[in-house]
Amino acid sequence: MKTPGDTGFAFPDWAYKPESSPGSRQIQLWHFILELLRKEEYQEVIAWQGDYGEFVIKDPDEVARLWGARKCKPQMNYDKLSRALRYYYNKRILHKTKGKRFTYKFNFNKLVLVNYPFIDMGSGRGVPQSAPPVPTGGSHFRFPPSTPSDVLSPSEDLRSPGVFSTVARRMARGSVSDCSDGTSTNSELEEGVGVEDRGGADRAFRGLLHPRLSHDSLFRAYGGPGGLGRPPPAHRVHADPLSPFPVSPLPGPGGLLGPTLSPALSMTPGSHLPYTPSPSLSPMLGSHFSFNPEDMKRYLQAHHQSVYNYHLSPRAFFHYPNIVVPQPHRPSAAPEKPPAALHHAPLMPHSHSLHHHQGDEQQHPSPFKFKLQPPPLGRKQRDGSASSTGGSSSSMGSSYAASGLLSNSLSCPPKIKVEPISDMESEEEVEVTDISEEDELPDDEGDVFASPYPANGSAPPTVANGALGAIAEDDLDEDVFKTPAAPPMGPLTLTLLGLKSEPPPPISPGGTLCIPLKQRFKRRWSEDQKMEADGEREDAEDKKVRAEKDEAEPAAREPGNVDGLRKSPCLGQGGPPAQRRASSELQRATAQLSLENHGTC
DNA sequence: GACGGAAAGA
DNA sequence: TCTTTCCGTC
Repeated sequence: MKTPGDTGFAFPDWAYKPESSPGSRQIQLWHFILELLRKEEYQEVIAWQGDYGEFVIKDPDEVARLWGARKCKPQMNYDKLSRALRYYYNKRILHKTKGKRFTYKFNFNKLVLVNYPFIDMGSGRGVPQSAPPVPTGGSHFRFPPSTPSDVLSPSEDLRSPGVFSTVARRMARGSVSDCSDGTSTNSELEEGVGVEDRGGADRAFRGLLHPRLSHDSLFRAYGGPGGLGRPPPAHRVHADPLSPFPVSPLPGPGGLLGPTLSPALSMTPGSHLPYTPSPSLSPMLGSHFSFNPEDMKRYLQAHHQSVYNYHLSPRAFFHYPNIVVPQPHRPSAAPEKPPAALHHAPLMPHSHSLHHHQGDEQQHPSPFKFKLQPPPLGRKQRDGSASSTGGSSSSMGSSYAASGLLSNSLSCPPKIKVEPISDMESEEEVEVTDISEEDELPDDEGDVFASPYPANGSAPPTVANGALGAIAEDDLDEDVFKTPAAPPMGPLTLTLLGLKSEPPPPISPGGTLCIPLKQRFKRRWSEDQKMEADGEREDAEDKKVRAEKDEAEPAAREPGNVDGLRKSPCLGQGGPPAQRRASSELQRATAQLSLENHGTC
């Protein structure tokens, strides 16, 4: 795989800036968490786990200690730290992964989209080098050249996360203790950086690229919740358990986006599969908000895809209607993608995790198996609280300064008002149900693995309602999205957001237009199954007959005769199995398209 | 362990 | 505004 420096970026600068959180002048806990997460040396303390921003605090005491050191709060402990983390629940920055101790999950959609809403992803030219000014007057927002070779001024280079070689080392630094003396100290983090420096870029980019990416681990297709449920770690051959992004928006099997997706995500499509680096801290030492526009664009595009699969805030897109979801890359557009990969290429970002226990599902072009993981229900919404046992809590040990990437930034990141989320509109209330095969999707933690057509409590599971339900989670403005939507497949996903109009939904095969989605899917599935079964059976029979025939008339078999005809591309359905199969495939594809274009009843 | 209210500090 | 601290509850 490529080295971190080849592509990708750290988590957006703003993620590390105190300014990113109005009112805060100090590093915020989630910043700190991200900071630790990107440090390889803290793998044993805290690490990405599961998918899409999920991380586990392996050593609560230590994390608390580090946090306490960072904040000069010697009395800090996990109990207090966790309280702080819990405050993020309402802010949707974080949510708890139920059933897993010390496991939380970042809602990067909230963190990213809300901060990059102004990007015109529809622009073929990418993000303008000079980004629109952000609401916050004093912020210095700009898009640096796409590549290091584009030359950044020395000062810029120091600030730009887009320059990897520099960033790799730099990002690991920037630890300024918030302690009263205001001095920068060599914290453990700082020390860790040194190690990273010595260890090379790969290590230094632990945060940029998932640490485990260094050993061929892969992220599940970012936008591909593509049904990428959460594979057990043991199956995560390619899915980086550390990655907050379950699936990669990268090209590759089913890949939809370009190689480098994001400044926030280091995308390093490997020779084998696409990678989705974990979002991590960018070497934000200054106040500049810089990143590669192309990367950002791709990232957001990918993120857009995730709307269907995760708690994204579609509202953000409505604020910026120009956002356009890219068409799946063609071979020519994605040279890095092995032609073979296209074969499976679903329109949605696809999982690379071929060994995933849900591999079959992932390979299936069907977009119906997405995992939607609504944040944990608030206490009020919860029927009951799940209690767990064990765990630890402790008081701080010795205090020492921990490093921090965030320091004195002057700029403010673009901000979009995050409207209060009522109990009812909350993504938490969106119970997403996998209408396809729930039983196939283990839910080891209460997360919901679902298709993009959740059984919205307030609406029947029609394509529109279902899809909307899926994206209605989070702080979505429901009204805006109450438009007919097509299944989240590639370009059609835009429909869900109402960003792109689609022609009237064609009548699906079998006239199932107004049949509940679930039913239609089942019907289609049955048809497909039947079709395949018939095809195989006929094929087998055909072979058998042929064999018998060959035995009986060995001399009659002349080149160009039977086989010649068999290979004829002009044969219709009545042709040989190969043709029938092709026809079947064609029909299936047609059905697929039909479904895709289905808005609603 | 996890949650969240409350009060207080920065 | 964001914790920090404390605490009762599940």
